[in-house]
Amino acid sequence: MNRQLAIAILGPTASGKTKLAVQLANRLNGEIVCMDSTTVYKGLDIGSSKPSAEELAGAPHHLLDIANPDEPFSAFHFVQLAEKTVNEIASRGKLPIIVGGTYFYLRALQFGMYELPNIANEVVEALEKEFCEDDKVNTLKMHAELKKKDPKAAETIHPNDKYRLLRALAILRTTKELPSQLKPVPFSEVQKNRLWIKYAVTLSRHAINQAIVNRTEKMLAAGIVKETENLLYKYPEARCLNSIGYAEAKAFIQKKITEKQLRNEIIEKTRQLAKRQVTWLRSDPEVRFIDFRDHDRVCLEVENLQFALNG
RNA sequence: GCCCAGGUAGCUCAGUCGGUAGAGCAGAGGAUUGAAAAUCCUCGUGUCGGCGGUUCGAUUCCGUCCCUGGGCA
Repeated sequence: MNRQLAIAILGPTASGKTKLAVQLANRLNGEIVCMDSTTVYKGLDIGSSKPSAEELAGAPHHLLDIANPDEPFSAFHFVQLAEKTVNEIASRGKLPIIVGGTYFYLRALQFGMYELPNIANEVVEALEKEFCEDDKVNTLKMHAELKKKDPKAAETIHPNDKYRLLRALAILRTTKELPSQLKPVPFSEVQKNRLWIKYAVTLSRHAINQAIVNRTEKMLAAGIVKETENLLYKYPEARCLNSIGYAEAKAFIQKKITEKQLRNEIIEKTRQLAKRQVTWLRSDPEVRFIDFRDHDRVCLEVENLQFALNG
């Protein structure tokens, strides 16, 4: 059996993943697939820390700038596009290198997703309205309703977790399936059998924090406020503008926070993001942690594996 | 110099009618299957500004000193 090989370069934000991935792509005849929930959007350049022009020139990159800021985009969209892209790269005899910090997307890409019809946004909005009390969503009532219809699902979702309660109830209302019975389903045999090697770039917490400060300052100097202003003008309702950097720039534009707060809050939110990203990585026993200077070792490992796979 | 108001967790503050104290934020750990840079869970010992006094016992009452903010000179 000829299994397809893919490698993933993971790691928290600002850890130097992209730089490493470009080196690997050159050494291993690979192409890069970006796996990031914000760099998919056109126009979100400075705040999403897209790869630099130099990095883009260093190796082929895929799945950047593939959605408009006001278009809905999700793990599902990502997996469909990434699956196609990975197969194309492999069919050209090249190595797919998936690079990014959105681990949630990687899991969907590796194991597939629940088989569900598209759930209209209107259903979720109707639920929000239905359970609205005093300007807030009453999550306890949502949880009680879920408990009646799918007690097992209610056990796994915390009564305060508005987001997951909405999703579970929306599934119940549109499909009559029990959320607790859903299982991830691979899209294809190729996907199911693909061999993944997952690396995560690690840095000490101190080094990450330092990198985050540096990057935030670069973002501000590069004009994230101006970029946000332009995006808000064109897409005032775009949900992606609530992501880190843009949400704070928006608050600054609306004079809700000062310039100093803008800087500090971006740094703080990014630090918290990096922490959550590391939690994902630690929870996956298949992830191998590497130093950002380890590209020689990684190349050797992958080359050996390619040799073994191809006989 | 005088008069007020304060000095309690890394920060902002609550509180103890005298029995050594607790929220939010920060921070740490964790969850996570179609918005995920989202959403959520768990974790709180700190000379209660210093020194004295009263008291069985003071962070709490009294005195004094120091510091910060505001007002008057």
